[in-house]
Amino acid sequence: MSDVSSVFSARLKIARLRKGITQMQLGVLAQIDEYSASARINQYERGKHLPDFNTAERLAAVLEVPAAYFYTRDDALAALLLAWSALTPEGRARLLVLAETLGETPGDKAAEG
Amino acid sequence: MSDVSSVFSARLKIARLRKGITQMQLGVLAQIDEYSASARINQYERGKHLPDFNTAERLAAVLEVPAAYFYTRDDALAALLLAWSALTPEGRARLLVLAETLGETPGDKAAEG
DNA sequence: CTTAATACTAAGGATTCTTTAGTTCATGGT
DNA sequence: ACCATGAACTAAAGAATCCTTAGTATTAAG
Repeated sequence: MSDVSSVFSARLKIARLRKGITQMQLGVLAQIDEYSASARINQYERGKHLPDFNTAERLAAVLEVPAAYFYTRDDALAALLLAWSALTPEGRARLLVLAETLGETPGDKAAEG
Repeated sequence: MSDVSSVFSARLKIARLRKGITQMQLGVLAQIDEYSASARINQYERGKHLPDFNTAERLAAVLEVPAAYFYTRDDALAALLLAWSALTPEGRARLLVLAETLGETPGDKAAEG
């Protein structure tokens, strides 16, 4: 994971397996031509190639993760992105407020709670 | 912003201007050769080309945003990523717990607070 | 052992990016 | 107004990367 394109490949594989579909199924659902879907998804998961951003967004939509998840090296941030994608619009709004609140007066115990 | 590579370009420009540096300065700080730094950053900001992920990560480091920020179409999620990058490790840990808590029992008022 | 499904790969044509060598735009000085 | 400077921007060709094709492993079931 410390190397280059393995961030994308590792996240993609985790998300696909979580969804329980094959490489080919993922590719076809993401509107890749059926004759190249398998090869392309495999190349992405093996870190041989990276897709363009349009394709990444379609893969993300199929796998129900934010596209940004594929570009996140930090595991904690990746977990946050997965949590985000599971939230309702209301939950997202609340989380955003919380995030910005946590950032203010970072060490001021008196202002907390 | 609805179009293809304008997600990356718009986020990059916003982050650079927030930092108050020129296109050339950004490129040089991100270890791009000084003779091509200006042209490349301009091409990224105009949506003419996209950098590889290594370059994107160096740009993100200079601009103090998560690399994932450049790949986020949703403005609310982009704001969350900026807030995340401003948090301490402790703040990040707390936010992640909150995000996962918000996801459980989404509509159960009795279990809240 | 055969078959079928899935995963995986090499290689070349197709596409995209980087470099180079500039031009354009904006601002300030004289 | 004119010029100089810094910053933004661009075209084009060489360099790099990806997509398609065709096919080979691998695995599991019968």
